[in-house]
Amino acid sequence: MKMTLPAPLQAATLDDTLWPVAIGVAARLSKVSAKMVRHYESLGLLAPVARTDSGYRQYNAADVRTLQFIKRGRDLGFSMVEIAELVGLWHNRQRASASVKRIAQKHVNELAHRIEAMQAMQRTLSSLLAHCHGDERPDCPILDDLAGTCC
Amino acid sequence: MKMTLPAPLQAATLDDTLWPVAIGVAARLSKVSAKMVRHYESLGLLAPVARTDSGYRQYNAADVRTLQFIKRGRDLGFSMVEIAELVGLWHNRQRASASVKRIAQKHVNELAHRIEAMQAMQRTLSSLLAHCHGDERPDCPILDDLAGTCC
DNA sequence: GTTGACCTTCCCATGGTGGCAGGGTTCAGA
DNA sequence: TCTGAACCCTGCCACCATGGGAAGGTCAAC
Repeated sequence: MKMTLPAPLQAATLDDTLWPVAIGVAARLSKVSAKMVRHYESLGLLAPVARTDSGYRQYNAADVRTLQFIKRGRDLGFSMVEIAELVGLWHNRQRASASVKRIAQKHVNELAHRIEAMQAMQRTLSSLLAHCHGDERPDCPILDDLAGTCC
Repeated sequence: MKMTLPAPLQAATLDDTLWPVAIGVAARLSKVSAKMVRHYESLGLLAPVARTDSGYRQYNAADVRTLQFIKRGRDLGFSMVEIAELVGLWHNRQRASASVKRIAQKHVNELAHRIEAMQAMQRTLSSLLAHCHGDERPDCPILDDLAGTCC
């Protein structure tokens, strides 16, 4: 079981002579599906790349780095709109870090709100679960709560 | 500023002589938009209700209680599919509370996973935020992280 | 020259909700 | 009796991020 990388992937990471690469390789390198790579392009998140005579997209190292940037942003929960702004700031050498911080801070606040809301659901459901027999009998405090029978 | 309820709402809650009611009243009573009431019907979550000669839907007290049940389920984060199952169990007197508990437990587990994922994002972003000057200078650890420049 | 892996574009689906258009109904007040 | 407001109907489109698939073109290895 030798876990070696597939040839194009290994080449692309270790060898600079194979650039540019096709969308499949760019996708594997960035861990973004080819489908989404095209989608990001259509959203203007990634500038349209060069094409071969037959219409195949060609990605260079900078394009792949942008895709990896987008991927990391998605993994941190940023929306596409926020990522578009972040990519813009990343590519702008005159940016102020305050602009970046503002976007990230807003996102963290939204995360906090969503986490709190989900924790409230979790608390309610956990206490209902604790009071449900969970056997073959029909009476169930969970259904009673949902039905508002308690009030 | 007398905060009295609008007439139809008050009548529907206090007076049983006005049933059945139109969709707007059912919506206000259940705090579900009329749009979503129709949608729930189209999903089979709520059985098709009676209609007037002119095609207006007519809701009785049991229908409104079902809508309130659905609303409560949504507020607790259950998916439409899960709510459909819960409504089925609610209406089935031979149900086993174990069936309800299984659905709720699964949902709580999913909530826990999602909360953990979001907390991980929050932790990462918070530490990045803590290291970002947030001034007019361009260097920014948040962008560095997104770009993978750190590694 | 065939085969299989790859690429292209285009359309559709998800889930839960909102909005709008274009039309019909009901009811109260003038 | 007419009119206007408020309500109702269906049907379509939009969001967000993603996946699936069809129908067809391209490339490379054997």
